[in-house]
Amino acid sequence: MTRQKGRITLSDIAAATGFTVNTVSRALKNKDDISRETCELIQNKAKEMGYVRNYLASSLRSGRTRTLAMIAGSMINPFYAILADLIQQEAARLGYSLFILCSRDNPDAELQAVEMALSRQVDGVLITPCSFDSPALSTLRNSKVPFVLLSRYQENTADDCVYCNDGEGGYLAGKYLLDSGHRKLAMLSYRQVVFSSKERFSGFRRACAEAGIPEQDVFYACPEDPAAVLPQLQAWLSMGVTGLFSFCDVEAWNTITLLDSAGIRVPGDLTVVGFDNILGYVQFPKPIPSVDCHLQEEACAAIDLIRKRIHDPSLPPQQLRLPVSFIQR
Amino acid sequence: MTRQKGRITLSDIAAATGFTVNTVSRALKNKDDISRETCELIQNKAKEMGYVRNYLASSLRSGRTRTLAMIAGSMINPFYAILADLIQQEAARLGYSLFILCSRDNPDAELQAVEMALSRQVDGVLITPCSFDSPALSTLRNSKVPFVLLSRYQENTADDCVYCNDGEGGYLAGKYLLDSGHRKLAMLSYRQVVFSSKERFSGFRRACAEAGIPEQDVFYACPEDPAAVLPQLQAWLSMGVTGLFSFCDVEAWNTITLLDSAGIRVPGDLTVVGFDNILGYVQFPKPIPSVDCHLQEEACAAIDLIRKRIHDPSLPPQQLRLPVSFIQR
DNA sequence: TAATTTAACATGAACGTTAATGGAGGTCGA
DNA sequence: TCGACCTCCATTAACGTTCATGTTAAATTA
Repeated sequence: MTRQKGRITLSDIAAATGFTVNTVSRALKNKDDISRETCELIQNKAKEMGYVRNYLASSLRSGRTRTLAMIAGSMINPFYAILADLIQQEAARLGYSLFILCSRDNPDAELQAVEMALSRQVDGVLITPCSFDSPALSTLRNSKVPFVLLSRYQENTADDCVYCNDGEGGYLAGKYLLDSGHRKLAMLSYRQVVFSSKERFSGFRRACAEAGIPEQDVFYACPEDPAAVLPQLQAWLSMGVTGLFSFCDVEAWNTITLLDSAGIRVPGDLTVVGFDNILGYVQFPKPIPSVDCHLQEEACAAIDLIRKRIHDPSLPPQQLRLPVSFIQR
Repeated sequence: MTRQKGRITLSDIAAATGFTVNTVSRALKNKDDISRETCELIQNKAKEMGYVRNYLASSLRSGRTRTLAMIAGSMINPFYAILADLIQQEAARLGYSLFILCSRDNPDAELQAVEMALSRQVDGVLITPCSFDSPALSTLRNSKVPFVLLSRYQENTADDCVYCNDGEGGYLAGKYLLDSGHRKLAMLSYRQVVFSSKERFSGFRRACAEAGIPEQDVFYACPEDPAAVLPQLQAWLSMGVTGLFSFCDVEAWNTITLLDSAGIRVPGDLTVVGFDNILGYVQFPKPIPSVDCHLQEEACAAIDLIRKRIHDPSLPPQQLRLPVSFIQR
């Protein structure tokens, strides 16, 4: 445990150039109040000596760490992985570092993640909470550290959030299936992501209603037990369902795997539409049409919002609903 | 930009309990030299007041940040996403925070990532370098900050690394195809990941040789141009190749997509074997056999190694080759 | 009983940076 | 010619911890 490894500090540069530590600091930050030539001299010397700023000291003094945390379910879910990647890129572009933490949908782990983020003095947190009454969220609220909900939305709260237009997405998915001639449709959602799921189905049903499909020909299921999925699908098929709207692409994959194993062909026997369009990022042997929720835009919007919130805590709560589009495949 | 948001500090607890800051610090760290009752009193008070340690100050003084950085290609590649997830979990379990940075296989971005990590005073870096002569690596070496190469291996260097037994993996893949009756085989690698690719093919060829397959019936290609892949596959097929070893699962997906679009069935017309076995983590509608490189073990080994290196810089270079196994599907 | 140890805490400084303020010298206008 | 102003840099203190070292009183030992 060699302390500090003899790293170059401001005072080393100060000694080498004859200026004070403060002047060196200001020169390296390109502040005014420093003459052009002094500034260049110091910057050159710093580069020559291989100086790298110690962010710990800098942040301790300035009170800003230029660090964010993203807390999501798991990177193993491609949706979060892609989002994390995009957020990390955008953060880095703006000079922010990012802690990526996974809760694995476990409230305890989520709370731990929040506490970790807080002890690291992050400037802000981007979180996809397990649930809206998770202890992590209340800890976050109490901490007064700015945070933004990612892809999650709850009515009647003062939390900032960035999410996509789920209703419109469901509508587009429904419209696509209807335009393709399907007349008995169903939506399947594995996990109960209450609001998103509801909204997507409500848009889906609206499309069906507009097309004159009777309500009893539009199905919805959200089975608790994964083992109940295949029987449900088979039941729908036997009732004449030909178009399926999957809550998200990842679940669509699972569903297609299931169907495949049961000898049901996609899209031959059943047309499957997804959501998120992560197929735009990850290759997939069986491309399916999907609602594109523009993750790149969501990432940028989230970073933009958290920065605004950091700079102005008095900003009124922002609930950013981003547009979606439909990708035919 | 409200400074410090009135967070509780050691001195607040000191004032509340009547002890000094130092005593509070020691009590919260469960050090000896503090009486049992004082320790409890202080810890209770701290919890009551909602104290969270300021890691910036702590690290600045102690010289250890308990922070690591992982620098990989991109989270969009499920292989890295899974590895990152596992590493993050293991790091968190041991009280370490993790910066996850993506180079997108761009040397400039990689260098930036390294510089970011260094300026954040990370205790160690886990990196999958773009190449072995990337500026990022030399910066890292000069910095004297411990680092471990992840899934990358180079002969004749003093760098620590953790990687899987590529040769054995290739051998197992070959053996599987041979045992399944295939007699003309090929290996396909999209990107030129020099060492791994070579090793895997060398093991692959060894299996073929042992089975008495003539050398001219074992093919290898690593096309620069993605557009050249399908023609290559078709050429092989026309030459009677029936078994394909893909450099990794992700590439196998791409390959299968290509084959599918060309009307070539897997495994009907061509049996495809992958590597990494990320299908153990991510669902996939068309399961393929794969070499399991035990990512969980690799993650733990990497964290273990970097910790050892941090605590003992004089440790001789460690090159950890982990065993692989084969998953039939 | 005096010397020595020990338990339990206090004191002061330091980590490397930045904010706030101060001050010397020069310029400029009236 | 005198103050006003500006340019450029220095001085001082602070961020919240932890390290190294003191200090005091009680306990132990010779």
